[in-house]
Amino acid sequence: MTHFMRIGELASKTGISVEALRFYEKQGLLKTPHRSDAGYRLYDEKTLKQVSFILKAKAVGFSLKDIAGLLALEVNREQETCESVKNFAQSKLDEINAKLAELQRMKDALQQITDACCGSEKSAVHCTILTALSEDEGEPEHH
Amino acid sequence: MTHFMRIGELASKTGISVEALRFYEKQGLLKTPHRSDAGYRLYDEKTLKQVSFILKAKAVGFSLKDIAGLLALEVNREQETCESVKNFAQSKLDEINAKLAELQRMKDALQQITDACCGSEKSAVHCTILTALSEDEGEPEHH
DNA sequence: CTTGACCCTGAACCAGACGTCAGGGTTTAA
DNA sequence: TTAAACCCTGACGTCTGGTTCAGGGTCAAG
Repeated sequence: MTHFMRIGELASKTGISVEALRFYEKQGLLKTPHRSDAGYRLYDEKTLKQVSFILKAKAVGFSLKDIAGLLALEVNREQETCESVKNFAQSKLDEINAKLAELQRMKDALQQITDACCGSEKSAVHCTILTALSEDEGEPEHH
Repeated sequence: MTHFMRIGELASKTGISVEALRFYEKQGLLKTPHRSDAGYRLYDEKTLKQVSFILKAKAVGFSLKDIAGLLALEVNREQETCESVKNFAQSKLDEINAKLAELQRMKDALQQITDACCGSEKSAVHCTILTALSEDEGEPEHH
């Protein structure tokens, strides 16, 4: 028993604006939904998950175009080979891994200098964080 | 012995455009550099590291405004307390950790469905990747 | 002493990712 | 049956992060 909702409900359930949803549709991220007699968009539960996928992908730095690429695979399933789909997914995976590595490096660097900072209420003239940032952007091993 | 370089050299060494460098300066990401008699910008080695910090921060999803915030701490060092600097850094660290976790979830999900895909040269009608994306956006545990 | 590579400023322009507004139907609760 | 709350389309506005352009100096080599 599938429950259909209008765009406002989808918007409030996903925490995204109605305008953004219509925009995603225009960009090909959401396929054109069913319409009520009055012309209102009607969405099913699946769309909820698709939207949350889009949001997650966005949150980790993929562009709408990237996401459209991933989702587009679904559309022309019959034209695609399993191989090409897998290759595409793998290249996205490579991108994710690159971002992960970069983030991890930043984290380590920022963590190190944060740990080394005294955190006192005194003036930050000699603050190790600032020193590290301005001199070494995050690898405070010497001097 | 500090070697001063002009904007073109800084650009080629950092792999960023001259225009972008001037733009960063306008946005307060790079402090106004020394000028030659002719009015040319002159940068020292430290700037090289600052730029690479900016690039790394950008690469992991921080906006120019975020980065300006971090770098701005450097400017009014004497007005800032070590405590506030550390707090700011910690909140950035929290953001990084959140991104890291989200990326890791995406990676795991994508990795799982990619591993499960046969990768054959046949039509992708029954491709597990596409099925997973359209139904469950990446967690293929049931049915 | 001029040509080519480099630098300057300011303004205009651009893509991505939406938000807003005008003008107009629809649904529903009172 | 009417007001509030919702929905539609299409056009235009906005912020970010730059790039391009116009008009013009500077400097080293030939």
